[in-house]
Amino acid sequence: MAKHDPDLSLLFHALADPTRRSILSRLAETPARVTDLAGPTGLRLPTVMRHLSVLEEAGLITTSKDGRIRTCAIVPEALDPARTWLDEQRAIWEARLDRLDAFVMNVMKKERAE
Amino acid sequence: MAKHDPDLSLLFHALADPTRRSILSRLAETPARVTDLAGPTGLRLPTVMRHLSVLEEAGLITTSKDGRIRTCAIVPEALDPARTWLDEQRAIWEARLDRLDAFVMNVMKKERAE
DNA sequence: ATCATGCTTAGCCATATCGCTAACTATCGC
DNA sequence: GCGATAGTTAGCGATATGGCTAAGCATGAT
Repeated sequence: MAKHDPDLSLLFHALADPTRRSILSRLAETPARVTDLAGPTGLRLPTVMRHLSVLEEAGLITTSKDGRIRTCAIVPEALDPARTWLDEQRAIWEARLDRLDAFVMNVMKKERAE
Repeated sequence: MAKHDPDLSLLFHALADPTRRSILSRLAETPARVTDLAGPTGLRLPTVMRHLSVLEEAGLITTSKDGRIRTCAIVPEALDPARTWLDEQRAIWEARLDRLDAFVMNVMKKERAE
């Protein structure tokens, strides 16, 4: 059980910012240039660049430069570790709920018996 | 489509820290006191308290105080918004991949025809 | 009443984050 | 070549984060 998973920390941190999530949503439609991505956000280019490098370091996007244009695209499988972790947790948490149910039912049975 | 979803930001931010994730894992087993949670982390109580309040503000845990003891417990459904967002994104991203496949196949067809 | 326990508050320090401007580089179109 | 376009780098300021210590408060045990 991964105690210190830097990947997950990078991933969740990248997803924790609304600007970055909206950039991802935009890129989900189609790859785009840096300027295209900056437009809707209302932020300056250097600011957007920083967000993009956060996304890239988290593995969520790839970028490539052709001439003076940098094109950004999503990396679909990058979300998998996050999904996997959430699924695992849900499974564990629900298992605990089941045990809790069993416990409660047991208590009720006992009380009924008294 | 939620442009600015503070819930998601709080959620993902809370999950972005390894200490907080390990606290959640610990709580997945059973509710615990603050001191119990602090032990494994090797961190001081005030530090752990801060992590706990981040988790609580994100809705991931609830706490209640009985006498001088504060007991913390997970809120299982709190992960749902994150899961939902990830699922939505995956769906959209995969749809885009399908369109890309179609595009590539079309190009290949054209090239074969020349 | 006193002491130990469990938590809380206040405040400090170092670092990270998020926004910006200004200045620089590199390419494209003419 | 020259100007416009696209991106990059450097660095600033405000705020947030994550750790700590020290001191305070409330409760439980004796």
